[in-house]
Amino acid sequence: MDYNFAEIEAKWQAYWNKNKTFKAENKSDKPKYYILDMFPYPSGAGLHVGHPLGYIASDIYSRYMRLKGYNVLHPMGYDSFGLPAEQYAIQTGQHPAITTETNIKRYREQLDKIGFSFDWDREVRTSDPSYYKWTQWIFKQLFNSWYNKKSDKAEKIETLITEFERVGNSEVDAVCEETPAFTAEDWEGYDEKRQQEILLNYRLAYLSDVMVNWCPGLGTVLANEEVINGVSERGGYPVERKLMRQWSMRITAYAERLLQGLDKIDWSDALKEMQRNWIGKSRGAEVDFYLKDLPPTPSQGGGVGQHSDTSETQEKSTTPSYHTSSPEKYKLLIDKALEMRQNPTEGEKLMWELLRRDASGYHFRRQHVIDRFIADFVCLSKQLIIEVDGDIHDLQKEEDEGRTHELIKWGYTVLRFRNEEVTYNPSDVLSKIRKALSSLPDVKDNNTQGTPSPLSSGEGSGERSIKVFTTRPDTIFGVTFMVLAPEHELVEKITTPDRIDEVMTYAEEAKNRSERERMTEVKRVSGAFTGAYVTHPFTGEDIPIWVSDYVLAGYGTGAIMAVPSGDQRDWNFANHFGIDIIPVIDGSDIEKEANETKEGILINSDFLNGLQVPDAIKLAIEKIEGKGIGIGKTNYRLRDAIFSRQRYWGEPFPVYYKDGVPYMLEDSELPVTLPEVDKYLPTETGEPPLARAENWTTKEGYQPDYNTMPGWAGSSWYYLRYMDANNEGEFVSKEAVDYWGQVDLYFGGAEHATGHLLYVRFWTMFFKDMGYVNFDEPAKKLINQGMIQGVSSFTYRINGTKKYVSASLKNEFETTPVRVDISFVEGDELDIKKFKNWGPDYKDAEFELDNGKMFVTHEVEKMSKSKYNVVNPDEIIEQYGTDTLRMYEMFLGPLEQAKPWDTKGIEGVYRFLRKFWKLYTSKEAFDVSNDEPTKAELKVLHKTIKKIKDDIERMSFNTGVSAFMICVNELADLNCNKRAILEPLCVLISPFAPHIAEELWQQLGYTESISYAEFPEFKEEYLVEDSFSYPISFNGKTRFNMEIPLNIDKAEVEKLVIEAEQVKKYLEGKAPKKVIVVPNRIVNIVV
RNA sequence: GCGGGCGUGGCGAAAUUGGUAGACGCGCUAGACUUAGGAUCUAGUGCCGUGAGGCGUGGGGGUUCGAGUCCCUCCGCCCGCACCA
Repeated sequence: MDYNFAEIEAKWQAYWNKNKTFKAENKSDKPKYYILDMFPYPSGAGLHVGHPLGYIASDIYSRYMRLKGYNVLHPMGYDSFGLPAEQYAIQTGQHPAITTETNIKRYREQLDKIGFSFDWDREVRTSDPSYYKWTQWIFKQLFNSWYNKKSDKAEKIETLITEFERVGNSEVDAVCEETPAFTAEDWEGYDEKRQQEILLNYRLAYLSDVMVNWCPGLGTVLANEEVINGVSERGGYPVERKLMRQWSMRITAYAERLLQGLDKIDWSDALKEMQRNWIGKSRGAEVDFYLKDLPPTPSQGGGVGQHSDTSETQEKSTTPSYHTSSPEKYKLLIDKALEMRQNPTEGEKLMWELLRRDASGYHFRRQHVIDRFIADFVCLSKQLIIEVDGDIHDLQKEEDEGRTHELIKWGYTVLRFRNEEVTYNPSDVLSKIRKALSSLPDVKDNNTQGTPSPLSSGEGSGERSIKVFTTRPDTIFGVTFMVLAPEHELVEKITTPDRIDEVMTYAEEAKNRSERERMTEVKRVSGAFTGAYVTHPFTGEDIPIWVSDYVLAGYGTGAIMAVPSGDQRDWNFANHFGIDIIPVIDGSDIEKEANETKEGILINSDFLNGLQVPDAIKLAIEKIEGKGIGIGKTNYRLRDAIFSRQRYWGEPFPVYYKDGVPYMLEDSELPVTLPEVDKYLPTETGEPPLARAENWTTKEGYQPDYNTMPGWAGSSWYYLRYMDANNEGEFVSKEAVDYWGQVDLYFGGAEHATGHLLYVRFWTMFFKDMGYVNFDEPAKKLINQGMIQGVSSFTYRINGTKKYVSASLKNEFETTPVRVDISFVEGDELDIKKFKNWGPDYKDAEFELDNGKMFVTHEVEKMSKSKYNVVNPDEIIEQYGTDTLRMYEMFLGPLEQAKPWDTKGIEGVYRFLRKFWKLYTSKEAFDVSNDEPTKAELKVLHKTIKKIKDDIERMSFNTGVSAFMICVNELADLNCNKRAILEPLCVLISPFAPHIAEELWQQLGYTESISYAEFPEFKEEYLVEDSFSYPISFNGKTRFNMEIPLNIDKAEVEKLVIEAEQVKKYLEGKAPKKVIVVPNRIVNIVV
């Protein structure tokens, strides 16, 4: 009886479909297991043999887990919003929904042919309104949330509003944009618009003006990970920097949790490392370097209470703000302030009593944080600061003066009393305070009007200092210059008039140079001197300030303290421009290069001298903090994720604008469906395609958002939707998500390491904070299947002619390689006829053959239509059947490894399956005997059971297939056709080759699908032997084998071996030095 | 440059804990059956050598009775990040 795979496979695929064999229920007596594949984007090209690799592996595992008695959830769907359908729409005018529908249909047909055990009743499509309704709903939840650093989780925006109404934002510790300080009274006084603008600074989904990767070629903004080497990932168009008002996701709020969470999940080290790098945590310090030779500030002259007549821009930059966007720093200060509040000095205690009891009607705060200082007592409405100094302040006189100076600059009045004054002369102190209060103007109104918008608040450090971030504060004595990024806002302000032309020209050039150019010019050293200096905080030396493009505006503060002896880039710069290099680590040879190691003892570094680097870092931070010029800080490379795309084929935002401020629609108004447009291109005025829709709006009378969401929106939560795919009332029900929980096993490509796999973790953590799920990682275990590559073929054309030469002769001519479709190639030989028929360009081709043959060369590349190296699974299935395809893909090599597709080897697997079939059949019919199996047959079976179980569990499917081959070879040798062997074997192979297994199972007399049979139990007893063939080795070299009983001890084995004839031959009469016996393994004789 | 991974026959690869290197498959060689074979079956197949034997897991060194596996060092390839202070 022949193995008719075509008939068998069609039969069982129809059966599974009709009987919904793989339908999963949301409750069961069995334990649950959730196996997920990354869902595909349904492209027009269909599946190639590389796509199903991961699906086959996950399907084997799913089927295995069903046999092991689990309730398995194994769904599939489509990530069906995306660029290609839209690009196609631009070219042809066909609606992306139609293209997508067609492609999905084709995908489904191809998937069905491979025989996957998906529960198709749970299919999701991100582009379906019933799905993206909930993507929009999730966006709303993010909009209506903020990140509270105190509770270290996201909270509803209402809790923030309550806090604002209670005390303003001074005590709020949030991850947010820089926002000027306001009190509860201020908040109450703000109008709706102002309040909404402030809230926008805190929301997890927020609108702001950001520098984006603008891709004119695609007409849209791209995320960082969609930009590869300065060009777009899709299409390879150039990308430029542009300031645009965009939605962003505050993923940075989760930076630390995303980092820490990696330790809890079983993902590959390579992938975790990629995420760690992407998050890019670095510890160090943020330090202020004060500018030298500042012109005197007007406010200093008059002493008390004068406000400078500075212009609006200056006002902006001199307004002190609470650095709530530097949460660590702020938190540290707040903690310190709290501690000080709890441990007041005598004087402070008395002063607080005075101020609290005083009937002047002014509200004072104690130990209040202002910018980077903690003021003892502050009256905000009068901007009056009262400081009480103990004796220690005599030692810090200089520092106190610097601090007072700065506070005055910001418009504060500082009154300073000594401890004794307060203790012995309280009434005198009080009257001084009253006098000051009455002479000061009320600044409340000034405050609300003076700062135009909370969005435009400047850096708190104003013009007086330049803030830098460094991971090596210990090297501060090696600082010989400072560098600003060309985009740094202070460049223009600080540059001296004689240099302004040069510097601004340089900065403009650097800014306009594309990302790509900047990248390819990595090695080029360039820069310009501003003519300005900062003063070194410890040595007091003048430090020149330069501008250079090797400092990035987007990281840290956009400015660095340059330590040429400790940083190679600084060293290059210093050498190029002839700047001093001071070694600060003992033993550094700074002649040739910088010493970037974090080892050694500090020299030339005042109080740090003699310390090891780690200790020096600690002490340096302490000193910097003590001086009030900086603070220990952790920086992350991770940026907030831009969430707007200027495209048509994506989720519309559930948003409308009132007075320029975004508002969310009601849940009942969702989904906002995509409107029809005449063309899928931007409008003439450069607005996104949605702006073309006639009279389209999300809310009557208001402007909608014309952007759509990025591709990762829908894919960041689809794993939850599968749990409850048809729920119309919720994105997922609590019961469903509590039942299925985390994905137990997730299969997908490593190319999503810093995209999808980061975002899905981010959203999951957010859902956890909101209480929607009770886990904070989406997937416990992740397997990255390797890519199956294509083997491209090339022929060679003689330049300037239509003549092609055999690859063996290509060096004899001036030739250009030409890709040829691999279907024209058999082995190394080109089929000339097929090649000529390829198209008009090749019709008249001439050939220079080598011995009558036209050879080609091969190259392993990504499998892609454009490289003419695609192998379609349909063709393979047509020829060999899908059970062969499935097993062959697994047999190709380790799952996680990239490997080229090579169709040659498939014959071996096909032969194996036919051999397998033959075990169960005779020439004419199905033929299985009910005789008792022999010991040898049972041994083969149980050896295989053990091996297959182990191999599946450690995802070693290639060795699993080989174990089946060995098993079948051995059973064939034994002429075994016993039911007792073949029945369990059939179950064993069913995850790999389900169709043939189902057919044989039925022939064996079963009426139920094999999918829910029981995985055979391994019994050790069948493998037990009473002797073992020991390899006998001399000095580690194996010479021969010796059958030795297993029930004797080591000494007896040794005796048996030494006395053996063959051993004597090798000993040549000498006595062995030592004999090592490893039971059940080896005997080694040392001669 | 930094981080991760890898390097084993003609090819894809095995060797799970330091214990017989090359399982299994492709390819190749010879043979059988045969009108024929690109079907099937049998035998062989790491390299050198007629043989005994020797050599062999990128190179060099080390630890060990014993190393593909552990350590040091160098070389090569792949992937990711890339002026991240």
